[in-house]
Amino acid sequence: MNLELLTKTENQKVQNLLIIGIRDLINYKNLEPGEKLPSERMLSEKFNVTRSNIREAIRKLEFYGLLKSIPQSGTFVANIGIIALNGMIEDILRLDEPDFKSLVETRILLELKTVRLASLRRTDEDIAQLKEALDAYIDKVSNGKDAVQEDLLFHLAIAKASGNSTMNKFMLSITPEIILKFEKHHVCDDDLAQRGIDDHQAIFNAIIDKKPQLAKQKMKEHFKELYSYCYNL
Amino acid sequence: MNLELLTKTENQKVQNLLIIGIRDLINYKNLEPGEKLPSERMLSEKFNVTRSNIREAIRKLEFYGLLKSIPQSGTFVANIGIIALNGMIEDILRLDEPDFKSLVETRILLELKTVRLASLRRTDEDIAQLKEALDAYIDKVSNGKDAVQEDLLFHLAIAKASGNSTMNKFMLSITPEIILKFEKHHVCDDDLAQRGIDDHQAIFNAIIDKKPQLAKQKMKEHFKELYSYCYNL
DNA sequence: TAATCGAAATTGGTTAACCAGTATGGGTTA
DNA sequence: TAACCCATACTGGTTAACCAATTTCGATTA
Repeated sequence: MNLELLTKTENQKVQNLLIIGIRDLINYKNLEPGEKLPSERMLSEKFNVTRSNIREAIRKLEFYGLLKSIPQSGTFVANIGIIALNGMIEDILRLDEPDFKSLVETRILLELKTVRLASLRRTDEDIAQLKEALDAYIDKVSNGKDAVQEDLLFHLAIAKASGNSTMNKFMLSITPEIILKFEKHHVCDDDLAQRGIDDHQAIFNAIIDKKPQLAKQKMKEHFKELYSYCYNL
Repeated sequence: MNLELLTKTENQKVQNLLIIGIRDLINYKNLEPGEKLPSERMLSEKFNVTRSNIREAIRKLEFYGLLKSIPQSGTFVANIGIIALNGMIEDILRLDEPDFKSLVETRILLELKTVRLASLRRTDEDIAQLKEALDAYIDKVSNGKDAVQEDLLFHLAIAKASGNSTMNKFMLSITPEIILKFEKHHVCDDDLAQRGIDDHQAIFNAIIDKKPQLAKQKMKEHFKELYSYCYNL
């Protein structure tokens, strides 16, 4: 297991070096945006690594929108300008692994917004799905069971109802880590969960009534314990 | 090019079907969280697809934290519970491609927060990097040149100074698409850019002075045109 | 009988050969 | 001379064989 972690960071080091190499190559060759990068085979030979390594590095830069691979044609520099490209690569290289505090902080920010948007935009179908999630949550809590999962799913249903696919995606990407941490530290005890029912119900009602300000307020109250937990970590 | 798009969506369809298949398998076999999935080879045989397809589907579920592959050992169901797993897979399958409006909406939300956090947490090194980005922006605008890239880099520098790696990552991931759309539609005309200098300078000063409320206010004003553009799209 | 050791099968990851589509350039023709 | 075409080499993507680490399970031994 230790070894696995070692090789993983080792891999990332190689990948970062390759990203630097690709960046320098673009600068050195004065590749304008839209121009073609050398082929994967040439790059792998130039940097003396396997083609898989090169493809992995390209994929990462593709994820951040800096490169674009087109089958049977080549890999192209995105049309965002050389300055933005250099700056963003610099940022990507220095990007830290997200700590839990930053995850919770971001989650709260997103949720205060999504609940507001959901109050404004929710469809009847959204309401139905919210109710389903809420009922499942209430059922679990009423039976004295752990309901971390149902809790999070209700919040995800709100994100979906917000009609903002980007925030929805972001919420999805941070939820699993939050669930893991919560279940590990037993953040949600019974008393908290009991109060959670009222909170969720209030939020749900505010969304039904299309009262964005109220919904946001209720969500804020709901997060009060989470706030304190987060900053005491 | 058309064909490329076709095959891409075709691939995504296959991938979605595989994700459904994996989900059903987990449910059918009553795999508890932490348990091992059948091997990639068995899955590829069962679903009658190539092993690459299976790995791609697993990778996607791994991205969202639902599975975890461990070399020479197997692929494991994340320890988040079967209910959360089912709910999240449902959401992932229905996830729309992000539209531009949702991107801008999210960007504004993130920036109003990062600028506030940056005012509270910025280090001296952050200040130096912000100044560098600001000077580059002012220089370009003063010479009457397009400065979309320098503009965005200043905003990314703020995200970095916020000390929140999750928001920083999110900002990075939505920036390229925003740059592309902006340069395509020539959103930033000369007059706007000229005013942008004052805005940026005011934001920068507020961050230096550690005045989070003022910084947020200035950012809000800076986004006013963007708001109108976004909602008129 | 129970603990231990090790060989063989199984695992995800890696690699090199292969594929189909694309771009290129020299030769041909109008 | 210029436009066109087809053969060839090159592209990213895919696949199947390979690898090293791990797990498993049964034979062996104390």
